Amino acid sequence: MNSSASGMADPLGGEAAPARLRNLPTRLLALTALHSDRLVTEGLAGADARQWHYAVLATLQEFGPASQAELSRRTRIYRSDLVTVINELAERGFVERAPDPADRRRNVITMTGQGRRRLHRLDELLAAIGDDVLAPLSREERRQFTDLLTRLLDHHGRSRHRDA
Amino acid sequence: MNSSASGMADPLGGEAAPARLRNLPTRLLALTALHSDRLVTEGLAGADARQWHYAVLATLQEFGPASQAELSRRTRIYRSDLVTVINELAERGFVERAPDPADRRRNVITMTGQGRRRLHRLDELLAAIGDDVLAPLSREERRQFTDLLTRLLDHHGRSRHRDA
DNA sequence: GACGAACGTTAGTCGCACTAACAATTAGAG
DNA sequence: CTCTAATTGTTAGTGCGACTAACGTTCGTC
Repeated sequence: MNSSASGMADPLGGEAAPARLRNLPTRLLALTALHSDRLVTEGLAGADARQWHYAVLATLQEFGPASQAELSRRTRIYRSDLVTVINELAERGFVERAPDPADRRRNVITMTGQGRRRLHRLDELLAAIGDDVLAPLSREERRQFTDLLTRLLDHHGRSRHRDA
Repeated sequence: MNSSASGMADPLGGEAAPARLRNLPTRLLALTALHSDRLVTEGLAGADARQWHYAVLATLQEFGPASQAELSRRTRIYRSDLVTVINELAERGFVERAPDPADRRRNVITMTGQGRRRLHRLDELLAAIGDDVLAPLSREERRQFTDLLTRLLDHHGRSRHRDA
């Protein structure tokens, strides 16, 4: 009864995939990211957190108080979604949302002391999860891996392809 | 009018992300995969196809006619979703779905000649897209990259963590 | 003082991974 | 040989993340 789930393909007892799929880099990338995301999401959920929380807290830590628009640009979280994230963080006392007196369109988001402690906690959690994800790789290979990813991201970050 | 979209963070003009995020491997992985997925999805959509179509056709090519359950195991597509995929492929004449006389619970899915031609076409398309995604990497680096991904996948594919 | 842009917000779309439940059929245990 | 458990295909539905549309408010500018 290990694989007793109903409508699904047992991810464990899966039969071999065809070579075309095993060698398709975009597929490898997607599957690996899916797995990694799952670990991260589960790990953070156990601490009542989400990736977005970490992204926002980390940004506040490094750049200081900021408007939601600026946070959106730095974290690449959509402004519409950011509203919810800030709500959640504010509910838990990790940030404060106040109107900006200098520009009354904006809110100033400020990290609290509790928020700073929270960030440290999430730092540790994410480091542990990252270790788990990259477990089979040596230190040098991990460096290679993140380096390759960074270069791919940098390249595609610059050149936008939507011309229509 | 580059950044004229309404509710969103302009992914182009984004300001610098904090170091914590830039160095977080799980985040790099997620963002890279997101970008790759987008390119793949758009590219295939232009040919009225989806990743799943390719996965199913490739599996049929390598292992011959199969039941939907077997296809599900090999492609890791959920059986429930596979129904739709087979519908789409059958509509377009790339596969045929027939009841299995030997086991009347099953359907036998068989690839047609059109399906084979389709597979070749998608092979080319995906190769081109993969080239695009991996553009900034040298041949040797691409090999490294897929090798690292494969090892990560293999590792996590074996040890399942859901015991409950 | 009018107009366009930026900001925060609400609501909603779309696709994907995944679950639940079910009828039909088959296999296995007693 | 029968009865139960498991497998197969299918429908429906959940949850979440990325993304769009639209709106009222405020700011800069001319």
